[in-house]
Order: sequence, then structure tokens, then C-alpha cells
Amino acid sequence: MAPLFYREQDKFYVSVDCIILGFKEGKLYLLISKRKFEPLEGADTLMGGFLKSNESLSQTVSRVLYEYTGIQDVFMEQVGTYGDIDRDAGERVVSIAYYALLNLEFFNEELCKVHNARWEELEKVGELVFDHNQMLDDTINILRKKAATQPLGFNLLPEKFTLPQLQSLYEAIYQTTLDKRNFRKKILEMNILEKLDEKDKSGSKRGAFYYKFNKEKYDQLLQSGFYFSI
Amino acid sequence: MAPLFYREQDKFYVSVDCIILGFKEGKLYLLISKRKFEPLEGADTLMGGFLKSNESLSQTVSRVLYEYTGIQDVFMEQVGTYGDIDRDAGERVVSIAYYALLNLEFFNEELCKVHNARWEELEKVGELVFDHNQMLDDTINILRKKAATQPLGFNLLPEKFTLPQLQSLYEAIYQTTLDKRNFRKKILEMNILEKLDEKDKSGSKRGAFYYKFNKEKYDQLLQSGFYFSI
DNA sequence: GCAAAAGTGTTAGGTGTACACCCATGA
DNA sequence: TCATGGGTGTACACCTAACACTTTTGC
Repeated sequence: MAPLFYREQDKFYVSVDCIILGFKEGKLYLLISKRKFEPLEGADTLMGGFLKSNESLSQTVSRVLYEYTGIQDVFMEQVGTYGDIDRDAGERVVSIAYYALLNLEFFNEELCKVHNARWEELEKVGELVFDHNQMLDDTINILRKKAATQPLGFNLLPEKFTLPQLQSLYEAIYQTTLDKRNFRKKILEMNILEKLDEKDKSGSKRGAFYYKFNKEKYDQLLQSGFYFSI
Repeated sequence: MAPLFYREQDKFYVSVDCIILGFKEGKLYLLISKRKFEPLEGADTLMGGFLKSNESLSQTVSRVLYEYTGIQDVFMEQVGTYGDIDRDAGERVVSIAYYALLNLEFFNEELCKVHNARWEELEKVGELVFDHNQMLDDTINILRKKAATQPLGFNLLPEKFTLPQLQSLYEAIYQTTLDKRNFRKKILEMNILEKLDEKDKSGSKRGAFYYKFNKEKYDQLLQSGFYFSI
């Protein structure tokens, strides 16, 4: 039984909504689903779920991510909380938005069908239910700020990636083009990438060397005042 | 009556906790109160309040800020949402943290007594209830990031302030010392301050000129790609 | 006249940015 | 052999950071 003062308070439905982003062939994609219940059943929506009494917020997010993508241990961060009275047309619901960055290589295509979900090009996302477009805009703003100063981007790539791939990821995030030489110089000077002896021949005849992100080295550098910056 | 699917879900108490910061004589201060109900009655706590059915989240924050400080139209932003199962020792409560920056000049001292509240030097804040220390740490991190790229700081100063005051504010936020000449050059070059014909003689015999933040000019500059940076 | 804070410019080093050509390979 | 994308170095402009002395005025 709740202590006295608590019992006088109102209670609310609490949900999480997930902005799930992936990257493929130079473009960012958002995972969009069809809403499964009234009101607005069938409309485009972010992945979401209700908080349960036996779950922490982050457990709810992990559960929702697992249900829709089949992936565990996904990189995710809170975007913010949306609490307008009428934000959900069905009932008063306070919703916490999280974004997740994942590597499309490991994505379970089957689950897409189960949930009526699809990957939509970020630039072409149309109207979503409620305040979900706002959540998406807020996410992109956060992503742009964070990606410049923290090595988030690697979550969107396979473990082994090429420098042209990495560059095109940043170009997609910032909707701009970057100078190849400057980009390579900057990222390599940080000494957080490990060059492999293997080439990706899928993009060109010559092939581009694979690299991987060296997290140990990055963590070690952080200790000594280093900071990531693109 | 809630639509069918909603009715199956759990409901939760939702609260807001406010990290209220002020600045005086070169130091940042946090408004701390004594918890008014069990459990942990009398312990040091952030200002907080429960979300009500007829309020949006930001209305709740405004209400709490007004109750505790007597000030309306305070600058505030969301820090994040804290949803661990046992974060509140009394009951399951999901709490959204907001920080507020205010000008101590207008602060209503009377309300301090009413609420058993006090301004504590930020550097000397001790243990707070639940996860409130975490909320405070997260706030300081956000403040440090934001204050460097957005003109938030002016919310902590009176409308008229001197450059030595402004500098000591940034020194307090970043816990560092800055070079007077470089600081003045940088801030004045932005052309967002308006020099007044009046001096503050309280800090020295010679007196320092008052300036004020020119929001119109700042907004105008933003349009043309300018960005604030300290 | 002196103590105490306000105010003022210059320089060197480092960082960001613009820019064009050769390389490796499969078809 | 040629078309395609991968890979490389330099020069200049700009910004940052370091640094010391003069001014004002109340006491």
C-alpha cells in the first residue's frame, strides 16, 4: 500500500516510443510500424510499448527493441519526455522517447512482416501519429550534436567498415558532402581505428581497406583528455 | 473511459523534480528543500511535485517553480526521465527532471522560510534523497555543454550586468579561470551585448560598465548562420 | 599616493579548409 | 586500355591562447 501522501496523487499510463535508425548504402533509414489498436489503427507510428510495473524504463525499451528487431544490446539513449495532455488521442499517456542506432546487417527481416514494419528512408518519412514527428525531429537534432563529439556512428555500421562507408555515414547524418582527404586525415589522426589486412571489393574494383573501431584504445585515450571530434 | 487496449495497461505516479540554479558573487547555488512527507521526511531534496491529470508536464514544472520561488516565466529545460523501479523509496514513481536558471535578484526570500528551503553552494551540496544527486550531475553536464553554444547564461544574471560578472559566471560553470582579454574580445565581437552608459561601482572604485543582452540582435544574427560560442 | 579592480593589443602556433592528381583493378 | 572508385600532401587563412601594462577612483 502506498504511503498516505502518494495515494492522493493521480496515476498515468506511461509509454516508450523508439526512434530506430539504421544505415545502408549511404542513407539513413527509420523503422516505421502500423499502429495495432484504436484510435488511429493502421496509421504510421514509431515502435512503442507501455511501461509495466515490474520493469524499469530501460527494460521497457529493451523489450520493445527486441520485439521489433530481434536484436539485443542495441545502442540507445533517451531523447526526452512528452507530456502534453492531449498528445495521445486515445488516453492521457506520458511518453518517453528513446533513439536506437543499429547495424542493419543483423536485422531480422522476418519480424518486419510480423509487425507490419518497414524501413523508410529518413528523408522520405511522412506523417506519423500524435507527436511522433516531433520526437523524430528532436532525435535528429540530438544525433547531429552528439555524432560530432562522440563515436556514436560506429553503432550504425558493421564491425568491419571502410573509410568511404564511414564518410558517407557522416554525410548522411549532416546532409552535406565532406572532403575525402580532410575526413580521412582527421579520423585517422585520432588513432581509434584499426586497419585490417582485408578489402571490401563490393564498391569498386580496387577495393577499400576494412577498418574497425578500437574501443579499448578510445577509452584509454579518453583518460588522457582526448576527445572525439569530426 | 479509456479505449480497450489502454485499459489493460499499468498506471504510474509521475512527478517532476526541479534543479533550480542561481548565481551570486561568483558562485552557483542550488535551491534545496526539506522533504515534507514520509519516507525520508526532513531529508534534503530537490523541489518536486506530482503531475496532475489536468496539467501538461511543463505546466507542472511551472507550478512547482512558482510555489517554491514566486517567479514566473523562468528559463527551464528538461534534463531527462528517471524510471528505475525502486528509485523512490515510497512508491513506484517515474520522475522527469527539469533544470531552471534564475536571477537571484527577483527571488522571494519569504518563500524560502515557508518551504524550509535554502540556497546551497553548488560545490558543497551533500547527499540528496533518491537519485537526486544523479539528476544534479546530469544537469551540470548538460549546462556545461549548452552554455558554450547557447546564450543560456544570461538567465542567471540581472538584466544589467558587467563583463567581469559575466566572466565569473562562465568561470563558475566550467570551474576554471579565463583570460580577461580573450573573454572580452570574444563576447564583444559577437555583437549581442549592448553597452550602457552606466557603471556598477559596487565591485571597484573605478566601476565597470553595465551591459545588457540584446535578444533581438541575437535572434537576427541566428538567421544568418551565426552561432554563439564561448 | 596607493591599493584594487577595469580595461586594452599583439603575436606565435595550431587547426580547419580548400584543392588535384595518381593508383589499383576488373571488365 | 579504360572506367571507376580508393587513396594521398600541401599551402593559406583563420582562430586560439598566451601574455603585461595603463586607467580610474575612493580611501
